[in-house]
Amino acid sequence: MAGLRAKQKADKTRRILESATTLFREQGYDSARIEDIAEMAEVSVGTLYNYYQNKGDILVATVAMEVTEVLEAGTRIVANPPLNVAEALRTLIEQYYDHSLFYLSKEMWRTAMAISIQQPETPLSRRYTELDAQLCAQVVQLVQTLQTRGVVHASIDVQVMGELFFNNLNMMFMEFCKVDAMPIEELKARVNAQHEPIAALISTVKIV
Amino acid sequence: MAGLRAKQKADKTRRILESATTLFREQGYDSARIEDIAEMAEVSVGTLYNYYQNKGDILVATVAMEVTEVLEAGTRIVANPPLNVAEALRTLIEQYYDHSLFYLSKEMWRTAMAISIQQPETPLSRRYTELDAQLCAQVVQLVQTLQTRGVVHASIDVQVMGELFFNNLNMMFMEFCKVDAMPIEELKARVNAQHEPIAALISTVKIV
DNA sequence: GAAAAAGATTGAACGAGTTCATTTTTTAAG
DNA sequence: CTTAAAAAATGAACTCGTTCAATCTTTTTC
Repeated sequence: MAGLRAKQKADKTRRILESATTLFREQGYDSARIEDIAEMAEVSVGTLYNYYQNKGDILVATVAMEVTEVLEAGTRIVANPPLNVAEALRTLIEQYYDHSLFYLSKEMWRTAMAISIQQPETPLSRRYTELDAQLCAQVVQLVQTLQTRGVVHASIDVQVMGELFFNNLNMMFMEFCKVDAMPIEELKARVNAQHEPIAALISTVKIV
Repeated sequence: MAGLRAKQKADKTRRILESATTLFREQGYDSARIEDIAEMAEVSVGTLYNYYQNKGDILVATVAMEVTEVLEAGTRIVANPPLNVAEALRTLIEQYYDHSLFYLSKEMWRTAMAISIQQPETPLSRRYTELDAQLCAQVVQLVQTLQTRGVVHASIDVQVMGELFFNNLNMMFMEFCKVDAMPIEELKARVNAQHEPIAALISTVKIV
């Protein structure tokens, strides 16, 4: 039976990820010890290290799941956005933000972002960066769609504009994660306040 | 002599910072061991920990120096900027970028940014965040000055616009630090390519 | 100037992530 | 079914950041 090993491997990969995510959420990333994660996943410490390069990689794997789901949901919004620049942006971005705390706590996000910055050459950090690029591409795509449908002025460089929006929403998300007390509604309000005037600038439909 | 202790303390603080910076640059942040830093600074490990809370704090102290100098140089530019939006932005931002690798390597920046994200409640991380806010305020101030001098359209919200530029230049700097191979000229070119069209949008002087 | 109090220094011990030589389990070959 | 080879699992040992009780130095008090 060639499938036995493969099945066991997949099972262990999943068990480790689930145990880690549970403990990260329960006690925080730093307090969750590798030994405990291994025990909960019913493997030895050494085995855990056969499946993930290091502690951070386990976390980044969870982030990758999160972002993948967000990207998928975003595709639907981009395919058929509200035909109003500010509203379209708001819809997509609020979807990102609302999903962001589904699997991950703010502390987990902070750690994941920190890892992806500090060790950008790790395979899973590369993956994080790549997912980030996909999110950015999605925002660009939204602006592109809005331009094609005639609600964004034709002279606008959609690539530049999309990157600007994305860098801004990403940076604001970082600030959000840094302040435990900030509610997600405040993040949304702040980002919206920044994007609305820009949206007005590039919109063909001028509000009187 | 009441000054003996104070003098010795100042001297040790400096020696530790210098030793650490040297070793961080030479061998990278992770490879530079606290024991080696202490030995180079001619203090014991325990003493080092009386002067800095942890390894990261030593690094953030260097960053604070760097940013303080950059802010000061920026003040002069903001006081008397080129009367052209794109050029003014370019001048200020290139000054930031050119100074950025004076004391710190890319790897040191990455670590510092990672720390300030991951442990935002540390005193020195707060300091980092505060310096960031000052940089942002400086960019806002530049846009404000340009508006006062009539080169930025009066309808523009300078706060929003400045934050947008800052978040963008900051994010782009992060990306720059993540890619060891990227030269600073490429960073400048990319950021300029993003800011130029926006500058044109908000400028009173339209280019034909 | 001696004794007491306050401040500073020290390095051995501790904890947690990571490694790797050894052992166990699974697969493939005859 | 037996045996050899490959793959996976194991946990004790190692590393390095960090702590803290004991010691030493400086300052203050009388």
